[in-house]
Amino acid sequence: MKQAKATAHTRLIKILKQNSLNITESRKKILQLFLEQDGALAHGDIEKRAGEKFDRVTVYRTLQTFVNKGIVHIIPTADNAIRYALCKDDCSEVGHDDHHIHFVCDNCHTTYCLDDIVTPDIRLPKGYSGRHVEMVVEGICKNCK
Amino acid sequence: MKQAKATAHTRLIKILKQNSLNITESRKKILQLFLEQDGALAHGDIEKRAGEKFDRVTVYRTLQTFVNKGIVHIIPTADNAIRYALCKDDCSEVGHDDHHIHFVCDNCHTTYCLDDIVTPDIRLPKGYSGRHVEMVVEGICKNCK
DNA sequence: ACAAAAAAAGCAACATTGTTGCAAAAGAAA
DNA sequence: TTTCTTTTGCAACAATGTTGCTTTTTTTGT
Ligand SMILES: [Mn+2]
Ligand SMILES: [Mn+2]
Ligand SMILES: [Zn+2]
Ligand SMILES: [Zn+2]
Repeated sequence: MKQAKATAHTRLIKILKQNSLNITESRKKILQLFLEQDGALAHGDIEKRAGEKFDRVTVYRTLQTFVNKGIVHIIPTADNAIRYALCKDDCSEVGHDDHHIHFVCDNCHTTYCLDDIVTPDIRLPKGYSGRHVEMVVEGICKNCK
Repeated sequence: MKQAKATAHTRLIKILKQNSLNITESRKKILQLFLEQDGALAHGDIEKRAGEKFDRVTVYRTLQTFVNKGIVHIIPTADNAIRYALCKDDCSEVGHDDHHIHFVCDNCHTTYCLDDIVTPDIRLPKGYSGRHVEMVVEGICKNCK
């Protein structure tokens, strides 16, 4: 128990250090939320679950920092409620390199990173050049079927 | 000149009638914005371009009505600025049926419906079932290359 | 372990965006 | 034109996001 906790804590520190981020309470807490979470988190979720302890502004700034560092990525949705999820690909300060697709459940609204499913290549019309592809599938998830 | 204007006006009326919507000034004006526009419109754009004449709330409600009727569809983006574009597929009150992909220019931020490019089929993990696929490509558009 | 320097957090004030209820106005129907 | 129905505008509010500045925390160097 104490060992597991120590290990989890070490992991947080390691990730923050790797990204040249100072170790602070809010960064540890918010990063922990992502690590212990299966799906993605909306800003509101994070604010509710970490925000009792931290200022709203701190949550905004921490998420922004994490996105800039390539620790989390943004999942665009049609409901004006951006979700964030841990990056599992080769993302860094230089740029994101997430190529997986996302799944949003119509029923429970859980948002999943389907890390094993790669965004397909698209042939664009003449004159357009693509840099990044975002793909979100809506439907019923494994827990709601 | 007068003829062209009359024709455009007729077209507006026709679309609204087809969707069993009453003909009102705000619906005509906002629908017109979409018809004379190449790319998609963010809510803010519409508010700026129609909002001097109409209340903000009316713009929200009109867009909501258009989405419900299948006249326009929502394009999800990562910047908390939902864009709307005319539906060109078989959308109706019953449901949307848009299968094309979207393109957002990194430079000019114009959002295009690439109506001819169909969203690819995706093989989902066991237990997941897809209903709809959203695909947005980011890059440089034909006007900015 | 301590002091100095740097970075982050908290706070307050503000801006933008989105929602709701209700009265007034506009549109459709007769 | 009159009546009925729908839509709009308005006001008030809620939620979300941003900025400047002060205080606190964290790091660094001794
Ligand atoms: Mn993801
Ligand atoms: Mn489209
Ligand atoms: Zn589900
Ligand atoms: Zn462009």
